Amino acid sequence: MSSEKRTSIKDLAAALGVSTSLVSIVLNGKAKQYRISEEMVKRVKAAAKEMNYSPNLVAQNLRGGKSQLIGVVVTDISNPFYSSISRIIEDRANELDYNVLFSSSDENLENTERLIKVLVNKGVDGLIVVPCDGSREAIAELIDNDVPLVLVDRNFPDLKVKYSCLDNFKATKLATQHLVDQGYKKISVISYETQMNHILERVSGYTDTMRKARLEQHIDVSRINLSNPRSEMREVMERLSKQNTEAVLCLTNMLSINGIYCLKEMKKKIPEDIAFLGFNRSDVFNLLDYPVTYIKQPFEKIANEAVNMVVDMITGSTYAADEVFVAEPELVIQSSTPKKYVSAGYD
Amino acid sequence: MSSEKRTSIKDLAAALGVSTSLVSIVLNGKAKQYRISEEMVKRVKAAAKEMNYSPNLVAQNLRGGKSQLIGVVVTDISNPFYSSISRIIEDRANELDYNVLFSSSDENLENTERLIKVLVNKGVDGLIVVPCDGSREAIAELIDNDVPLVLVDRNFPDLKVKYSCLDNFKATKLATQHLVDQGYKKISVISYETQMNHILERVSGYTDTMRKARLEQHIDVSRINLSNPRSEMREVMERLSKQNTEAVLCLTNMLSINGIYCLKEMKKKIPEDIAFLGFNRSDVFNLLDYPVTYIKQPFEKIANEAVNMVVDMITGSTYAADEVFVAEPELVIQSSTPKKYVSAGYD
DNA sequence: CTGAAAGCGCTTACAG
DNA sequence: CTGAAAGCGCTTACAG
Repeated sequence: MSSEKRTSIKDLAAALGVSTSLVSIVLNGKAKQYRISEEMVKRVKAAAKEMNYSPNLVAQNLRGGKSQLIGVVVTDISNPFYSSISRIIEDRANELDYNVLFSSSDENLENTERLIKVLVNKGVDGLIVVPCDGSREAIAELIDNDVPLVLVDRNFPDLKVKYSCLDNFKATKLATQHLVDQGYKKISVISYETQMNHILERVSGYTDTMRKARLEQHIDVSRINLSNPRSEMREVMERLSKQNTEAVLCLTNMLSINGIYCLKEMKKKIPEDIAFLGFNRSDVFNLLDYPVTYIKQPFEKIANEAVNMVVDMITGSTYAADEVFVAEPELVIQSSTPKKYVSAGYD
Repeated sequence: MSSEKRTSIKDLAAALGVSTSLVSIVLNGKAKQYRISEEMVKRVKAAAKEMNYSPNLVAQNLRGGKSQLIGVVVTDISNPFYSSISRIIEDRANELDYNVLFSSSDENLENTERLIKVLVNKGVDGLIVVPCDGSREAIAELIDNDVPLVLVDRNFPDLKVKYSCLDNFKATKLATQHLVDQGYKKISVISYETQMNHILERVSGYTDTMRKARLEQHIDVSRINLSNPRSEMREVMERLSKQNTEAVLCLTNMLSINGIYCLKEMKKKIPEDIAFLGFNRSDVFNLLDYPVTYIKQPFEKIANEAVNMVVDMITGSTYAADEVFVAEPELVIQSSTPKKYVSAGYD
């Protein structure tokens, strides 16, 4: 780290003319337990301060088998939703005396597997993972190996694993019901290609609500391939426009932003031409001429609980309220989903 | 990490009936150098694969004195600019076989000092830091201790330290000149309270250009306190409005977004009521009715070079092109800064 | 009250 | 070609 090497416990012991054990014991606050004299404690601490000693965590880790490191795999740290989550994870982990190793999988299986492997080899004490499509086996293996693990944002319902997620079904149920209540019938959803449960549940929340509203004939879900979101989004929006969709619900923040981009390109006005409902807060939603109605998830709570859970698994503490955390969605109603004027007698 | 402990090099050696040294040598690809038999190499590798061996990096680190970890201190990982930077740092570090420990200082000195200390104790091989106001001493100490260090986004010109930053003077010079060329005279700047060089240089780029354009009488710099940006921004905007400012230049992305929020609240139209020039790309800029002209910084290059530099310092490699990197700004001209109509004969 | 010794998992001179 | 030994910095039984 520096040219003159850091002072070690050995250096302190030598300087004081005592054994390294003594120094270690004192510095770990176990002086009383070992009945070390007050004076000795003072001398050791003074020397430590004077020689600017700080413990080598790598050695402590090797010895203790703990690294005080939590590995985090999100899909993309530069995605606002995940960077917000990451910030909360960082803060909560710091509070509990952990540091965080972040990495981005780009929603890709191989990356996810590689990153998990690296993090485990790095000696992280536990893992917080946003699992991607196809990562079920990788996650199952971690569980088999008893690696402390918490899934965030998504989970595998058939795996016995801790997770901290939104109530996704309820989220889109709220959103769809709001659109129905506002008088919209032709309500379409824009999703992306994935088998992950969070999206499947969001889709269910929509279809279920549509059926209950006797609007099953208008159920319409488009699935975008993430490799080329903008152009696929454009195609979808063109189609929705042709079929006179009245309201569109986007299932992620990224899809929402892309959707707004395309509508702007197409010179379609929100909400005159089409009502719009987005996912997760964004400055964009609030700064448009028609502030966008969106589903808000309490990501602070989700992230906090994820850290609590993983630390509980590592240390046996009980910071988390429960084995799993399912957060309540909230609908922030703004101007992009106004009451629809329905002319009497016509559809 | 797991209930049945991980297989170590010792387990492999025992299973194969050879020494641990042999196993270590083979696994590190030094078989040729030590002239180990082909067959032995195969046996060792097969066993390693079969027993699912992966090296304990903590032990390797202790032994080698390297952690393959780079510590990063940004002001806030959830700020889009820094999360973008962080993502590039992550990717480049991974390419060079490093992992990254991110942390957020919130522009606060004590946090910065604490985080740096923790990261150094964690045994990071090097540091990439966005320094905050007042952190000069902390940075100087790192340099004194020969900690491999690169500053990003800002630097201390009087310190002999590597850095990777934007050409801030040029950035605001470009921006101000553009506004002048478009016919604006009453051009105000919104900055925030700091002594950091990047902001001072941005201010200089503005004042310098104003002077050269003989507009010194219109030089006007407002400095917002970050503890309460929204309400202070509102006050500033009210004042600019009263004094009939024609164009406003915001010196960071956060200030730009806040500025747009306030103008919207005040029902002031861009660019009819006031022309607007922002800093760093944002979806918000592109999705407004009048897409916003902004200063674009090549953050990919800045982040890449920062990693190259710090790895060079750690390993003596030569990935970086130079000792310091000063990136070229680019002005993305959109609709928020149109040519101003100047009636002949009048000011 | 305090020290000598072992050991965490690894790598690297040093022998043979 | 291969093994025994030392040591990275630390902590913790074990002696005394």
